[in-house]
Amino acid sequence: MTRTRLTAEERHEQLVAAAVTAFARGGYAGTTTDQVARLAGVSQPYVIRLFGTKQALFLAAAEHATGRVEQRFRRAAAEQADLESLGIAYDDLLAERDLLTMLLHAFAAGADPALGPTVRACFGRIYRTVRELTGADEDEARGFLASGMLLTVLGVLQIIGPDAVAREPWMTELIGVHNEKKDWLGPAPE
Amino acid sequence: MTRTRLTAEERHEQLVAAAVTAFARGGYAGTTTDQVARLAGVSQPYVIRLFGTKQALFLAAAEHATGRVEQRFRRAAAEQADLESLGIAYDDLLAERDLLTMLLHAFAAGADPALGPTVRACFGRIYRTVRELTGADEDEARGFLASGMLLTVLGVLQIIGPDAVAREPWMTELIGVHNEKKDWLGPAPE
DNA sequence: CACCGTAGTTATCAACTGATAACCTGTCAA
DNA sequence: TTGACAGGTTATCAGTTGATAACTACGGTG
Repeated sequence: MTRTRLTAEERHEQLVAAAVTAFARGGYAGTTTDQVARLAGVSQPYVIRLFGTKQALFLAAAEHATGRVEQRFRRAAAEQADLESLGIAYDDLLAERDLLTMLLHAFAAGADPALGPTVRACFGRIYRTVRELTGADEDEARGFLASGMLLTVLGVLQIIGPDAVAREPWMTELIGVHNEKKDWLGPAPE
Repeated sequence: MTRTRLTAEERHEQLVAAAVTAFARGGYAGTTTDQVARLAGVSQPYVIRLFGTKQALFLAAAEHATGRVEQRFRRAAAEQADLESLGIAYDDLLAERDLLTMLLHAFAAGADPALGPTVRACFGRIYRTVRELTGADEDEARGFLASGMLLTVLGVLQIIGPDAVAREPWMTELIGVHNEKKDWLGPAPE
């Protein structure tokens, strides 16, 4: 039962994916490199060897999460190149709570001078992608990002999404009845 | 030079305020109770005694930050009870980056089952406050919160605000030229 | 003035965690 | 066969850090 040997590149990618999941809970400081390592089935020192520092691993995870969002948007735009299409695509992303939570943790951690530049670049990439794919003007793109941020927070807080908690009155109000059929809302209350 | 003795309640409040500042950088796991203690000029074990656990301190800080936002909104609504007035008030809050960063960290940490309920309650309080103060309907309030979340992230990432970093082209675009005179944008580029 | 409750401290610790160093091992070319 | 490189491990550690325990001191009050 020898563990499958992967190329450094393959292991790298696998670890970044594991890092997104791990950092989603716990955030930057609250996640150990050992947790990421176990999730990928390798030893903790090997993670450090591949990425140098925990910080580099976190930034790689943030960029990976950003890339996933971008990728999903491009796929949506290939079918229909407008904001509505990207909005529907984002509904899919809401189902992957790890991704959104990782992003939100990255944004919060962006206050740290060491992480700020990279995190800002991630945010900028998303903005540019939205504009380039849809041709939306500044105001439209800003509105899209604003809605996206709200949905992201609501998703992270499990107010919307597949694994949403029991819905309280104010949550139903905030979500809005006209959205009740959208699948990103999670199971509707009986 | 005997340190000023405060009542437990006074010290409590002072520590919560210090916690907001401390947790703003570092987040939940990345901030030590000792950092909070030093910020308030007391010993670390005393912080634990007053709050029981680090987690309780964090939640108290999150609720305090929420309360500050609420308070600011109420003051604005006392003069003019509509969304525009609250929006202007929020511009003021953007200058207090610690507050926003604390909130964003709290939202991100809300994915943790132990913190989720309290964080959701904080978010709910803000939503309810906005609606009650302005009489805005669901859609208007949702739009307001969405804009608020975007501004919060932009503030935390120092893309807007008094201590904003050097502005890159996409940032100027995203912020929008029509906002150039607003003081929450920080110093305009020459 | 002696007492006592409240505000605070110092001493201490067990557990954790990122990082380093040294070692192991499969595979493939010559 | 052999060597050598890439992929990976075990051993180890120094620095933290939340929390507990035991002790100290101020200030009002009978």
